[in-house]
Order: sequence, then structure tokens, then C-alpha cells
Amino acid sequence: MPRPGRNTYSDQKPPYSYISLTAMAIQSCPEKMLPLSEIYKFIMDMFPYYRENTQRWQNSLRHNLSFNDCFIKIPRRPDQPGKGSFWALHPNCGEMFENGSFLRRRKRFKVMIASEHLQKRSDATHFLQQQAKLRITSLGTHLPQLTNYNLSVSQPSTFKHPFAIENIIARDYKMPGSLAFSTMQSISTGYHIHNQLTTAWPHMHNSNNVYGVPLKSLSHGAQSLPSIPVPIKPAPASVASIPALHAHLPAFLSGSPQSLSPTSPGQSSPATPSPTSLLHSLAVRCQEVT
DNA sequence: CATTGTTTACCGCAAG
DNA sequence: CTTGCGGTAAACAATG
Repeated sequence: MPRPGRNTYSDQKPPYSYISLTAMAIQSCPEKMLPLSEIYKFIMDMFPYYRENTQRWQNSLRHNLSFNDCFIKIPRRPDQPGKGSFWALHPNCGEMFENGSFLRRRKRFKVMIASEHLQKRSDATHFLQQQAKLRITSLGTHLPQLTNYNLSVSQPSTFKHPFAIENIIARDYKMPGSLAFSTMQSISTGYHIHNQLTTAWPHMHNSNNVYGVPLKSLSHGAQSLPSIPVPIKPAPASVASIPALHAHLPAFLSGSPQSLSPTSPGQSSPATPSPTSLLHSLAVRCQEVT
């Protein structure tokens, strides 16, 4: 029985590095890429701690975005208003936090050297292009943004991206059975998402929906439509697609193994409220609220 | 002008 | 102890 106004943990500093936080933000969005302002917003929405001293931590965060190779910059399309680019995760940075600590990585993700540098580019480019393709095909021509789908391609991989919310939760707060998700069956719309998250993730707090307060958006709707997903940080070199990348795809599209279906609530067995649906729901919310 | 992005430098701390 | 990661400050460029 929740008590409103009880903030015990919520304004403490979350045990995550900026890199983790940023990655979470990016992961939480169906497009897997966000503009800077949205990353800020996500973090502030989720962690009250970061509603203060914004100058300080946002500077640090920007520093991280530029400094770490695990983040790549995706330019906006010309027809998309707004300042700054989108930020995405590099496809190969999946193992960065493999040691389970979101505070300190095992090692910094570094994009090899010269020749391999090209690979980074094409990897990222290809990956994001794939995403765009998926998006387009599943969108059909017109369906409104309600269209939500798990971008997961059906690939038999069990790998879960470390920044997928399901993973983060699973690691940090081992849930007693499915308790945290027990009420989750009805969340095909995503509105219960937060309660789930809060339960399992104490220092995460969203003032907008905690205890019944309506949700606010994580993203401004207009912007949800991504730009042409082509990374710009590394000047693109014409390298054909790298097959190896396919192996990494599922990692990023960390959804349920076979849901490429846009808006089909019935499908993914509602009786099994998995963290996956959690992620999915978050995604829904991300797009649908404006 | 405010925001976004890049870069350098320094410190503290944890891992090895 | 050394190394490397994370956090912070700060200067500065680019961009809307």
C-alpha cells in the first residue's frame, strides 16, 4: 500500500553511472535513439536525484556522450526540426557492463583502430538502417504512432542487452518470484509500467505517475520519428554490410524473441508478465504519450 | 543567446 | 603501487 509523498530512496543518488543512465534512456525508447534533451528528461523523470544541479550532471553527461565510443550520434533528417542529433548506443557495446556492475564498467568501450574503425561505422550504420527498415515495414504507410511494436527481429538469441530495463532490474533487484510483475497482465497499454518499475527499482521514481498521478511524456511526440539512422560521428566509408552484426541485433532489440508485431497486445501471452513486456510497455508509453 | 557537442585536465577511487 | 574508469569543471566551437 503505497504512501504518497514518501521519497525515502528516491532522491538518493542512483547506483548507476552516467553511461548506464544514458544507455537506459536510449534503450527505453523504441527507436533506440534519443536527442540529448530527451535523455535528460528520462533521467530526471526516473530519478529525482537528478532534478537538481542540472548544470553539473548534464555537463558530465554530455562529456560522456562525446567521450565514450559506445555512444554514436545520429543526424536528424532535414525535415525534422530541433537542435542537436539523436544519440544511440553502439551495437557492439553490449558487453561493457558484463560484470554486472552499472557503476563501473569492466573496461571502457573503445573502438579499435584504423581498419576496425571502419567496421564501427558500418556496423552502426547498418544496424540503424536495419532498424529504420523494420520501422517502416511495420508501420505500413500511415498507421499513427500508436503503432508500437517490439523491434525485435526474430532471432534465436538469448542475449539480453545489459541496458535493457529487464536486465537492469533483474540484476539489481532480484525479484521475489514474479511478484513485481504480478499485476502486469493488463499493461498492454503501458500505463502500469511505472508501478512495476518502482516496485523493483526503488530509487527510480516518476513523479508523473507514481501513485496515480498521470503520466507525462518521456518524449515529445513529434520527435519520436527518428531521422535517417546513419551515424555521423565517424565519417561513413563505403563498406558493405557486415554479417557479423546480425549476431548483435537481437541484443539491442531486446524484446520478446518473436514479436515484430505492431500493436498486438493479445499475442505475447499476457499471463506471463515478463520484464520484456515491461520494456515494451515503456516503449509504448514513450511513443504514445505526447 | 541558449543549447549542444568536443576536448582537456584534474581528482578520487577501485581493480588488478 | 599502477592503471584505468567515473565524475566534475571548464574552455570553446558549432548550431538553431
